[in-house]
Amino acid sequence: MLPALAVSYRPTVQHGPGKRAGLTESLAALDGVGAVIALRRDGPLFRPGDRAEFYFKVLKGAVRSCQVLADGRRHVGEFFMAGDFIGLDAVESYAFGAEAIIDSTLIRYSRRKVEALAAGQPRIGQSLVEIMRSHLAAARQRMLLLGHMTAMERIASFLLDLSQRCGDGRISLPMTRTDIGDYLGLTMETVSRAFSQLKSDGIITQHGLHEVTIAKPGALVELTRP
Amino acid sequence: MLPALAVSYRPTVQHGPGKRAGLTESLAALDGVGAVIALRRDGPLFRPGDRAEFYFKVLKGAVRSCQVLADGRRHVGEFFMAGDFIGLDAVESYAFGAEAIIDSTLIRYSRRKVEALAAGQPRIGQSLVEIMRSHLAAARQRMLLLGHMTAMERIASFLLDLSQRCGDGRISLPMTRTDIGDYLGLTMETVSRAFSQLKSDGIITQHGLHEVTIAKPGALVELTRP
DNA sequence: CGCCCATTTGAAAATAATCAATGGAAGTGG
DNA sequence: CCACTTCCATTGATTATTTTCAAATGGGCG
Repeated sequence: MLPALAVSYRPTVQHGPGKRAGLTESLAALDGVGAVIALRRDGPLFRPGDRAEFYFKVLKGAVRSCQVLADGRRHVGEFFMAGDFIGLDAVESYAFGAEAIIDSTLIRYSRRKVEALAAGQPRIGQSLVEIMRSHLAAARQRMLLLGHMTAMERIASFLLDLSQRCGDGRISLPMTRTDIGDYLGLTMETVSRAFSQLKSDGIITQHGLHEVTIAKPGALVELTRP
Repeated sequence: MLPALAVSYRPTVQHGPGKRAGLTESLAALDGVGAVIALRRDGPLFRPGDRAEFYFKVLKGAVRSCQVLADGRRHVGEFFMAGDFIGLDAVESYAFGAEAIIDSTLIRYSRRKVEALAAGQPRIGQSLVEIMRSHLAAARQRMLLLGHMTAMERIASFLLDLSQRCGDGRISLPMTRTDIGDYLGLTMETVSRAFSQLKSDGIITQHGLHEVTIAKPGALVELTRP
């Protein structure tokens, strides 16, 4: 964890989706109504348009949400890692699809049951609102990133974000370069080039393709801004 | 209004922030606790970091929310027009600033009072959640736009969005080209060029600088996708 | 009515995308 | 268990879109 750096880097958003403190506890009450499900790599959790009957929580593995445009351009909405909730903000049906990046296990909660519980326990409802607030704050941060940041600034922000979320010096990147590109509004090649430069500058080191460590956190923070 | 076109253009998001049906009614109960305030052009409604003690609703005029980066890059988070709510998703303090684009009047609601009311009337709380869901859906749509759309696609989407929100053939654009650019992740010049091309293609017509009408809605919808 | 600022338009520069080829990892099947 | 196959990542060269820089025009506000 890099709390000091984290603050200077993005003062208003501390957590990825579903990671607020106090939340996990009050939502732990839900675990009784959940069923564990397993997904293989690239296995779909749900498809766009499916009736939104469930909430999910990732136990192990990683999930991505995505939308595909008519011409094949793909937008990755979010990466969900262990502990993250999926589908809280769906209305009638899911507006996007979700699929496992690697073999994963999740808990599936019935929306109806959760809402029934929430009716009795206002704390649960408040927690949901709080999650949504944090999602909105994260969304705003990402709009800033997508609208106004250079390729390198985006990659640096992304790595710092992941490092905060997994709270570990060693960041796991189960997704492909294409996934990252579609998440950051860049091409796979641009992502790859940025990683190469970070490596050659000694700011990150790579251990295999899907794991990096941040060697110079300060330098990475510098890269997130001019 | 262009309901048919609207559906084909963005199936999952019908409304700008704060415009969901059923909402205005249940939140009308709030009007008792509101105070009317007036702002002059460029007058600040609140600044980033201010304690978030109030919600606001725009009665007349237009407001923009923005963040400014260290080097002066400015990001416009949202344009709020008559009927839109501001500040519902703030946590402790506002993460961004808000200022009037033109002379405007708003209602200011005490957050404490609203929350007290909500505690008694679950409907109000549900409405707030619903607004936040629609904000999130809009945010997702905008991330797609910022991450994966060309300049012309962004402008076309923006104009269609505004036309839906004001429900009128004649769209009012009180904001400057720079505002639009900072909202769409483009420069003022690129925005201006796109408008010029739309005019020369006969897709829009301009009446003064701050009002346009969409002459060929179908052509505009075509431009939002490849 | 005139000044000032936003807008428009043009030309040059830069960032990232696209096209293309090579290298390497992972997964499959014998 | 190894070889084969396929997909992913890397790197290079070129192209394109958008930004940047700069100048001129025009509207709107005092």
